Amino acid sequence: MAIEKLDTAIRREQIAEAALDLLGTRGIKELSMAGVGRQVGLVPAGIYRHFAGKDEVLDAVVELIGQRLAANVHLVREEAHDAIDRLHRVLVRHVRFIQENRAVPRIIFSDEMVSGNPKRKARVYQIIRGYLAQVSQIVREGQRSGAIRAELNPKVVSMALLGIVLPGAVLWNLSSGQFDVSDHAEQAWNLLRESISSDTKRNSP
Amino acid sequence: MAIEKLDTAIRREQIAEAALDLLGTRGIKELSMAGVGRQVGLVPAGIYRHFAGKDEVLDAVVELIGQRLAANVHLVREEAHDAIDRLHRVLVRHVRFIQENRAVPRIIFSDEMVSGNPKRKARVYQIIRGYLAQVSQIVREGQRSGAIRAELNPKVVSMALLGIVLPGAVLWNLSSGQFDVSDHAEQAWNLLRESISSDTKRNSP
DNA sequence: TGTACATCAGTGAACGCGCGTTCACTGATGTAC
DNA sequence: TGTACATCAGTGAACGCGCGTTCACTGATGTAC
Repeated sequence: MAIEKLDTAIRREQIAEAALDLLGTRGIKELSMAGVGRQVGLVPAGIYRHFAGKDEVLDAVVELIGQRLAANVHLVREEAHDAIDRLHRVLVRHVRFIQENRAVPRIIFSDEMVSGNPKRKARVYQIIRGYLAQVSQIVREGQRSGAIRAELNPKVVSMALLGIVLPGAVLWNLSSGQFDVSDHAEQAWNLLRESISSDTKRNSP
Repeated sequence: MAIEKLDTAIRREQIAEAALDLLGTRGIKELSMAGVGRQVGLVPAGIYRHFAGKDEVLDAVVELIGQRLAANVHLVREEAHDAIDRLHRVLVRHVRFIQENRAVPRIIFSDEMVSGNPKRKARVYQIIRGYLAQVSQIVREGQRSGAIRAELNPKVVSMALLGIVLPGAVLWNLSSGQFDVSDHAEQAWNLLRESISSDTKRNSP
């Protein structure tokens, strides 16, 4: 009972998004060809019209995440011009991104996603490094404008930003949403902002 | 060809450690009853003499990690008395622990480990919170002694420490050991130490 | 505008592999007499 | 000290389930004439 016949380009997108959703809501173990198929209204075998196999579907998911992460930083560059403000916005967006999409940290760590396929592992590493490079770029601009302390290593600052998001994501996941990530991110950000800002006032509100 | 017959108490330990090792070197997908059995010189069915099933083996692995994490903090308390020094040592030990035992972050994120079994998930959460509480305690002591700024939230500081380790572990894993975690941890620690120390000298070596 | 045909997304059944688990059996170890 | 017996760790074969994948077939869509 073929409900609808759709173009491969559309299906590929649908399937990648369905897989990403499933990964977030059900976990990687539930990410079966049958499950993905169900989400897009296809029988398991139907997916093979658009992807060579499960591995290719996982690759598509990784690319999807890469695109969205990159888009986040891009949007922030347009929203704000002050470096400190930009870093804060990247953080907020990243936190929201991870909340809306719990799959991200899972993929980064999961070895079904990664150690099974060295090429994909390298790709994930590349995506994260790209993200960090983008953030480092913002930091460097802030150093040039004088907003951020010049003696800091931009890479360390960008890692620190990731260091706010990741533990938050972990606790949020493990606590099944109990842990307040946004609040944690805000507090951690205040500490980080203080330590990277050029003005050294410490106890000001 | 029964090579050796060992007591259940011993076998349980052997099996948990073998599982932890396998998890670190091969990944969770390779963590089969057969694989674990091979490591300890048992046929798959042999494991069922000591554990009810795979789930119970995973539980044992989680407990093992919990013990080792707790031991780290405990050792540090004996090694050093200055709070800042203690925090640094906790960080160094944690980094080493994760390098020697790549399974830890995998378990924390992996949903085979976690989302499959709500009870275990809660246990992992409890272990991490316990760890953070221990670190927070060190921070609080440092605040009382005047080494650490009193106005900081100890919880935020302990999370910040975790925020150095986790991203480091991620990049280290993804880069297959290329990324220099220790160096990263040291640089990130310098930034954090500055921002939590009571003496506000910033550009001193 | 209508008809014939090629293309290709979608289907259902079946295959095969891996893996957790069960079960009847074996044989070593330690204890009671 | 020696013998009989209970206990229990370890074994090998087999089962069953889930899941990725294959394959021959179907029928809708779009194009050529």
